[in-house]
Amino acid sequence: MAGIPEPSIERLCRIHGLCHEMAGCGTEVVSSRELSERVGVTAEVIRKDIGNVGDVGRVGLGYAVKTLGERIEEKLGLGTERSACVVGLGRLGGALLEYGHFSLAGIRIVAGFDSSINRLETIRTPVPVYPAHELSVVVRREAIAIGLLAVPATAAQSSAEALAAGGVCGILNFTPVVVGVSGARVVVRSVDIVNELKVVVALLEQHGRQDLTQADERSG
Amino acid sequence: MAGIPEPSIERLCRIHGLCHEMAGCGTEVVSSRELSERVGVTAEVIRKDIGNVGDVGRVGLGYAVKTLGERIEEKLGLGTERSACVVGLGRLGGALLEYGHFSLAGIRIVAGFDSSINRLETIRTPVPVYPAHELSVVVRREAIAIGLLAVPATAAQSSAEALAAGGVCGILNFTPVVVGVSGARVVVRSVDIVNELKVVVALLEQHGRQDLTQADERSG
DNA sequence: GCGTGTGAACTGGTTCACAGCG
DNA sequence: CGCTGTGAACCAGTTCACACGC
Repeated sequence: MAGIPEPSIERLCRIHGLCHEMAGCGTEVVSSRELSERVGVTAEVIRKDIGNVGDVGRVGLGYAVKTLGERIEEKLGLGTERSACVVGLGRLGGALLEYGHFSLAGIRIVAGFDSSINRLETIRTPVPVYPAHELSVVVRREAIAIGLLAVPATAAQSSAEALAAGGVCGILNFTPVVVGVSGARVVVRSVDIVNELKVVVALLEQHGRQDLTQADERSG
Repeated sequence: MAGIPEPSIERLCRIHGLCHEMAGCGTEVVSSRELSERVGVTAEVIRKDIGNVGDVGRVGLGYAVKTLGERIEEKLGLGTERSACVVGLGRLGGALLEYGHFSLAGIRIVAGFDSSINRLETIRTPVPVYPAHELSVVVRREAIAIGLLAVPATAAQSSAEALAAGGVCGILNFTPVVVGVSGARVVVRSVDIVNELKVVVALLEQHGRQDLTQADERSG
């Protein structure tokens, strides 16, 4: 009953964001068809997804945006505010540190870490930054729940372990390395930007080869 | 024969990266088992994936790292150098502009765009930057193949269309909006960082509920 | 015997078809 | 008659089991 499939969770998170946006625009009701267009899947999938978080829909009318958003928030735990930190303050890490949109996920960045003292001194940010060797201690002290890993590949595994040692329960891994935290129960999810770019190129090649004769027409 | 499933393409791109790294370390041969550990899937999947790009393996010995890398590169089109641009030079876009790792995907960032003249003047980067209204023109002139979309959500769709009008064949979309380029044959792939963070939180909640009694032990 | 290659069974997520309410 | 809810059919991708070559 509590086992929502992962693809469904991904879409529900998107729907959650759309609800937030729609509520801001004053929209009160939304249909599965409209959601389907904005998420990029079929309406049936949307209905199944929403079914996973409990009955919200009014048959014949659609979904109450506010209720739907709250229901997803509650079921997926997106309501409770959590603290997070950024490990590795290079180009990407620095950007993440002040990204500003994480509050939409209920996340507040409360600390940054880097192994270079030089970088810690030159960086200009309102977020407190610490040397890498204090990672575990600060994570535990500040009750940080989630770590954003943006270190070089060589430091990925050790940083992940330090995060786990500090007691984080989730890691969003921006390194190209598959990090494994043996023992501790930590959710790890990876975003490999370079790889995504490669995939775009590969799909290009792929589609270019077979779609030269036949385009996939999909009018919405 | 040319239709490699997308999950397989994603993994092949990762394997491609690993080959590059291993070659740098002097490793000449690798087994499907070792690759499986570093990609995070089973060995059978790895073998199927590699099978998709043609016969490379020496039975009983493993795969020649160099040959494997080249074969993937060739089949997936990762060898040919391509130009790309970054649209939107906020925190994230600015970081992408100088990320430095895109060469691993055969990509060179040759231009940046932003609608704010102020930002264009204050940004310090060796990459040439242009006002947003010149997007299509510059993209065509510089033969830019891929666009990295890092604009605010409100500008996502119009920017994507401008990219398509300029003739890009691929878009890596960092906005939370599903952008559709009707008509043109453009590959769009999305990386929604805020959503990924939400998913981590949701999986946390999910796992926390059901795994409190039973951990998933998976020793490697 | 270890490691690749591959056809057959399986799984779970999506698509289809339709029942039911406003 | 439009829209949600849902059980049945479908299908892609993974897992399993095993044949073959070093």
